[in-house]
Amino acid sequence: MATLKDVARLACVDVSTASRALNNTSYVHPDTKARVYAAVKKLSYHPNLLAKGLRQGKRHTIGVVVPTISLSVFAELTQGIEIEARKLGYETVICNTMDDPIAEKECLDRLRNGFEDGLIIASTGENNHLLRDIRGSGISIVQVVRDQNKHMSSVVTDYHESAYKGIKYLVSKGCRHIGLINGSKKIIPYLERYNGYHDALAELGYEENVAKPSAQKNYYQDGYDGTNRLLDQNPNLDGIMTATDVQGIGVIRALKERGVAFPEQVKIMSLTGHCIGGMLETSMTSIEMPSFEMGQKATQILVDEMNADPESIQSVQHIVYHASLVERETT
Amino acid sequence: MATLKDVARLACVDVSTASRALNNTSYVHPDTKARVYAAVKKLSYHPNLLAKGLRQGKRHTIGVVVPTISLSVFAELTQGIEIEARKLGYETVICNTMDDPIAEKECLDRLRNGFEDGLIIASTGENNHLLRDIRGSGISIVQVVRDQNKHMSSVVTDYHESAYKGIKYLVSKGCRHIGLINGSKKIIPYLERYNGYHDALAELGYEENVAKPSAQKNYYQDGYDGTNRLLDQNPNLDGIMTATDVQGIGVIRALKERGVAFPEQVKIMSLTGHCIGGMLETSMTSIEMPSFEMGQKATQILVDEMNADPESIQSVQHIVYHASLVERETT
DNA sequence: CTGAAAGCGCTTACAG
DNA sequence: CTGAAAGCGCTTACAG
Repeated sequence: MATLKDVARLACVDVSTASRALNNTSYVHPDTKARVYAAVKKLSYHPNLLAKGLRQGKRHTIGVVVPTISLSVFAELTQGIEIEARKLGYETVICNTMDDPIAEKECLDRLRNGFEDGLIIASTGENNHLLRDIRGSGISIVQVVRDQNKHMSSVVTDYHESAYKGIKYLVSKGCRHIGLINGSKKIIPYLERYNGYHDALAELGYEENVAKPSAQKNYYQDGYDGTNRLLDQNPNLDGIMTATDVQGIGVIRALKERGVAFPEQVKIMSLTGHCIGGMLETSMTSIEMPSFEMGQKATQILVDEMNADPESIQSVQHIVYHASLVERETT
Repeated sequence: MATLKDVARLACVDVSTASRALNNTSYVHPDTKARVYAAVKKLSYHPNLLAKGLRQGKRHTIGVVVPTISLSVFAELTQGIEIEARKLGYETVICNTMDDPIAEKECLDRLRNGFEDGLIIASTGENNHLLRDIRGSGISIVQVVRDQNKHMSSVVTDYHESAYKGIKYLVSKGCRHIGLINGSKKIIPYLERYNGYHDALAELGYEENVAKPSAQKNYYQDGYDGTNRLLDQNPNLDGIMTATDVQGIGVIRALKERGVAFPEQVKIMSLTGHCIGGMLETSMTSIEMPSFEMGQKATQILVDEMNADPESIQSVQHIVYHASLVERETT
């Protein structure tokens, strides 16, 4: 690999001049510039981003910490981040935590030492202390999807509203006994979805039917098992609301196997949809959250924060998207 | 951020001694060591991986270049890579190319300059020259899913066999007019799937029904549009084989909308399945490829190559997995 | 307009 | 067993 030194030697200039020519950091005589460019081309020189990063105190990399990128809204989100980051000149380092706090801690330690300039995280909420530490050491952090910590910027959807509206919608379609398949209430979005569900039902005077969350971390199985449990408990169930669309896919499968007609006997809707809802054999009514866009937005906020004057007040931004109901065939 | 210098000062030793104490790179007196560790703890020192990387000429990072991580076999694959990489002490940098050669080139340039130690790529095959360049500059490369270039190691599945077996299977189920929904033949796996399809049909003396590949890069739409085109051309169609499972999902939807019963009138199978096939309302028969495992394997091979003596012959490994047929409800 | 020098934070021969 | 020095490849005040 050719270095800047090689380029400088070939162009008969000092490395500092070569550096200036390449970075347009101060005026360089056109002839000199031309010689430098020629040398770069001849040697097919590529600057060493590590050295650059070390010298400049930043490495143009952002770390992304998500539970999983497989079959979930986090895939689109991550893609939005990566594409926006590349546009802004950053690389994206990815970590999957599977929502395991230990794995999350590992990821965070590694990212911190790797000198990422910033972090985008959908956290478990169990490592808030570590996150605060990392932020204190000068690394910007933006939370996505989950705002587990009010002191850090976040890009989320209004989950309470989603669930509340979801119930109102299902009721308008005639449902009276609506089950909820959700996730761990330690994670804010699930908690808020439950609250929205609770508030809407309380207002209407209907009873709650909440599936006991399963221990495993498999959305599909959650939906499948949850449906069976809910129907065993309450055979009058006429609606099921799930937190994620893959849980909804599990519901569909369970209902089919039990011979329960949908949407005729039981209506189904999901509170976080991505594109898959519209592709199903029986397409699923969902409250869609703009995951790709949220990824882009989080990246922009992060980059802004990273470039902000460190002396200025650390301003924290909380962006809340409103998800939109997409009616399809399951309701 | 505390630096090694700060640690050394606090422990009253030279930075070189501090470095040796932390890296166990030569004997250090236990008392000294203890002082160094105490200082590390007190300052909550974290080594700067950038500086370390610059000095040692490697940065413990591998780059991953895939078309998309959303709704495809590449999500599981990438997850396999990331988890294995972390285990082996590497970070994972991700790039999505959307199978656009320009975007791919951008990613590769960036990864090269970023001094990644190695690359795992599912390439378009349009940047082979650049890849050779990168490899020449000392960065190890392993191809996954697609072996576009015989001179570089690869981890793939036997796609010809998959398609060939798929046809034999569909025929055993009574199909005589089998359509194929595939992708661009510039990409080896699609080409080989076509060849397997072709060879099996030729052997049996049946005619081919290949859907004209659509221009857009949307598996679902491919499957949906392809099905409509195939059925318009040949109303006798009684089987459809797709390259990917999301294409198969599009087929299901199109058949449902046309009122064609499956599997009764038309049987469906996909040649690359991941977990979603088993979760569908009508679960899909698929030839499953071990994507997660393939990601892990590719990472292991890459790390081996990176650690190999650079003087030794560059040995190239080609790993071929055999996909396994999983019978479900669409056949 | 360009060169010489210092330094980012670390590691590693070289002495002793 | 430990220190002093050089250097990884770059950038950036400081001169001139």
